[in-house]
Amino acid sequence: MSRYNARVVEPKWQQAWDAAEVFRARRDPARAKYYVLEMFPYPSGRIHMGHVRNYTMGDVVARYKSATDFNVLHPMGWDAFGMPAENAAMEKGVHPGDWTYKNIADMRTQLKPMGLSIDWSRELATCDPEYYGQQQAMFIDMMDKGLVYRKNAVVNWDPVDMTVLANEQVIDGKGWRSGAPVERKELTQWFFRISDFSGELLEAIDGLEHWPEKVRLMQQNWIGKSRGLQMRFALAAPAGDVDGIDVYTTRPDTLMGANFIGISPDHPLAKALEAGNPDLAAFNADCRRMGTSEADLETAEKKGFDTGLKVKHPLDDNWELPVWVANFILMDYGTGAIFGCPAHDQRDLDFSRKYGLPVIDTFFALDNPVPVADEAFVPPKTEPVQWVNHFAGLDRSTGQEAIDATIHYAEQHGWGKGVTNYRLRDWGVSRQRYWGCPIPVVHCDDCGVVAEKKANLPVELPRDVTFDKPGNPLDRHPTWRDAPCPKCGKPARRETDTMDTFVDSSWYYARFTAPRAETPTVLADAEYWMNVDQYIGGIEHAILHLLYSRFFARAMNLTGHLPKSAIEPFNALFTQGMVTHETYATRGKDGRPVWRTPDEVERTEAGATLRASGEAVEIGPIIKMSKSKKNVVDPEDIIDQYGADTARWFVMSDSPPERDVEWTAAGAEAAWRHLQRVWRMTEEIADAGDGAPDSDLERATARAIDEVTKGIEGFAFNKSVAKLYEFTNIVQKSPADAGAKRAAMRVMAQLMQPMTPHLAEEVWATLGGDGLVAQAPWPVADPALLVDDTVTLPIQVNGKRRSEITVPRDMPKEEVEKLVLANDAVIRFCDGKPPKKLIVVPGRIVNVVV
RNA sequence: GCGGGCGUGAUGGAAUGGUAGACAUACCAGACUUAAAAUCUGUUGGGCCCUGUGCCCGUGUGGGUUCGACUCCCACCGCCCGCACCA
Repeated sequence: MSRYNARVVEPKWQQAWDAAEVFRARRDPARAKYYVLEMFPYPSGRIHMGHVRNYTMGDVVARYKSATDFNVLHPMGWDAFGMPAENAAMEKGVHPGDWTYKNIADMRTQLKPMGLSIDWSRELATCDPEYYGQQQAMFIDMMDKGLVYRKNAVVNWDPVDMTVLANEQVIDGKGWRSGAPVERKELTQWFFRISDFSGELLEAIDGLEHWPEKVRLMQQNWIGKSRGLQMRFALAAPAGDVDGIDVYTTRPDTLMGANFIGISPDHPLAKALEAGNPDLAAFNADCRRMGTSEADLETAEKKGFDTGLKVKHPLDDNWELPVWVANFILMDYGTGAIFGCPAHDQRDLDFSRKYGLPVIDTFFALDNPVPVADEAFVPPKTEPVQWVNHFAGLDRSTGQEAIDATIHYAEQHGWGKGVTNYRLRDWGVSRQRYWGCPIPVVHCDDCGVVAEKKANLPVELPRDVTFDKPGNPLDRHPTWRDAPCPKCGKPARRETDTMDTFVDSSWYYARFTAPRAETPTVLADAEYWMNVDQYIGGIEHAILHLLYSRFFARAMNLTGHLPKSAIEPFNALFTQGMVTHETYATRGKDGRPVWRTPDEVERTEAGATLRASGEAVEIGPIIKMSKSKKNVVDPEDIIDQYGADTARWFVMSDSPPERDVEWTAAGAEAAWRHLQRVWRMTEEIADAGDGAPDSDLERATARAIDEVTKGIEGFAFNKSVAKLYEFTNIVQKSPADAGAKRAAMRVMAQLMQPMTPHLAEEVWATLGGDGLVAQAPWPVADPALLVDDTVTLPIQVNGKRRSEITVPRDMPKEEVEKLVLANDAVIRFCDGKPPKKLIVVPGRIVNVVV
């Protein structure tokens, strides 16, 4: 008997699939289509287990849908622009383009042996001029439709390297390379008007029925619709030409509890006051030394500076409130100014206590009318409260009622108006970097900002650039910037900003429907293939990438590149968990951990040691595989050792797809053993002819078909795998003859095909299956074989299981009750008392309440 | 800080209002073998009286709803993801 040799078998079937063009997607209006897409990878150079898991999930769906007679589109591409290529250029002197295309070639070589059912003829990379040229065409169309504009926005500026830093390049407020304190700097930048779509993007979430509830919630909260009051606090004495401060609040009902006005350090008034107030200028400068990320601002210590200005309370001319600059107020949200109400906002309370500002209660809990001390009283808006301080004579009402009443009152008296506000900001797409899609615009002294002519697209990146100096190489290129004005033809200068890489990934799903077209899309193809029926990717993309894609699909519809039916591009979304592994470390001389790869470590029951030296190894937490912690297992090694099917089987087994999976050597070994067992069972019956059916085996087969199918349909691949283990055990132990087992094992091959396609082909071919199992129709379970004649009902007494009875499936309730009351255990536990209640759930359980 | 999620044996998990621990791993015992590996068989949540078809406890912690809660609700603890220039 021969051992199953994946190294020989897997390439053989991959060639057979290629030869038959099994995975080539062709538009065929006569057939129903199914579009499966996994989030495309960044070409870092190596595939990792997260990729293996992600693409295997998509492959299971694609192969299953194909077997159920859908015309499947399952493409692959590369999210190929971005910072790592420029970092590599700086560190190793390699050109970002060369580095990227080499990585793509390497990763393709690693991916192909996985046997994924991908139509490789549609492969694309976002850094191909063929791709980004079409993106530039759409940018121009979006300009025409008024979806693009320029405005000032702040960036993280490294004053030593003279370059813009990404948030992740700012560490503790300092530039990652220079170590210099980062400054916030204003630049003129390009923006997409995504906030014009706030309301629509929010409302349309209701229609995304097959998206995870958590993602829908996160998007709703991100868009952040709020109803509030906008009003003006008049300055007691005008400061220059400023005579008031506009404030937006979602809790106008607490206006009588106001004790200060807070403005952002970036607020125009705060800036205007700097000139005559060096201390304030220093305070603002200090605030601006932080990075731009919201998490930084929100977690920083709350600080304020009293400007000395006063405003009048809109309801009482004699009541004056101080104006403070506070570091936690965001210029980007609302008007960049708030009124503080410490009694009902914890942050305002902390701030007020710190600076000795008064605390004024406006309402109490109905059952606890005490003044606020160290904890702000912030009940849900639906909870009724007792008012102690309200101008409109409110007595008892919920927060929401009070808000509505206040807005109404303010509008009637003319000192404020109700407005609907969104947290979502416009999408800044400018990047001052080389390795991205050039913004196709020319700056002309006479004509201003002019879009490039479409005939001149793509505006290609120049190849001859250097990375010896920080900053944008496009800015210092000797000739690239020179271009004639598309309008008047006079010498002018190209825009040197490139686009955010989120733009690249916001429409690749549409490009896959016609990847070689000379327009961004081809409507007939887009109409046939869109939408993506199943999108699969990481939860880390729950907000930005998915929201930007939803916006972009709408923009593409407005510019004629997608049909109206495709404005929500992803019908169903699945977010998969990460692949994790234990971490291993030894201690360096300075006591700091020296991370070790699993390869270096000998793992035993008791602990772990270094293979090379026997030195003790500390076992750390199980975390996402990452290069920095070295807890990585290279899929290529696993495929070399066990074959692709083992890797695929392992990542599908055990853990539910949405949860993290821990890679363990023992688990991989077990997967391999199972596949070997299936092959052994196949060989044992290979030479027998087909024989008489066996009814037990037929029932087991029907159940396996039913449950494996349900598992795949419900994205519970781990359950499908468990059922296949069970089915294998049943077939192996079955006393049926080889002929009957052949039929069962052919179904086994069909059911395993989505997960372990190579082994499935080999089993199928060995047992006389017709053609390729990859092209065989999905097996159907005979419903008659799925129902049992009898059921076993557990009997509970007072909710505790005490006994069970086996009865015919359709036995009437009354007869079941009689049997239960006559049951020995029931009599014993009732202890002579009559049952109070008898609950019979047909086919499930019986509960006797005493 | 704000928003979202997760928590079940030694381990990954199953059960989504109805028998908690399917299936797998690990461990232990047995068969086969000169031996080992592989393979096959069996046991395994904890505890108690091992007399039973026996009893008690058990799903992060504490409370609640229900005939019945891993599942629903409230509070807390721990971990993970996102926070707009990482992709």
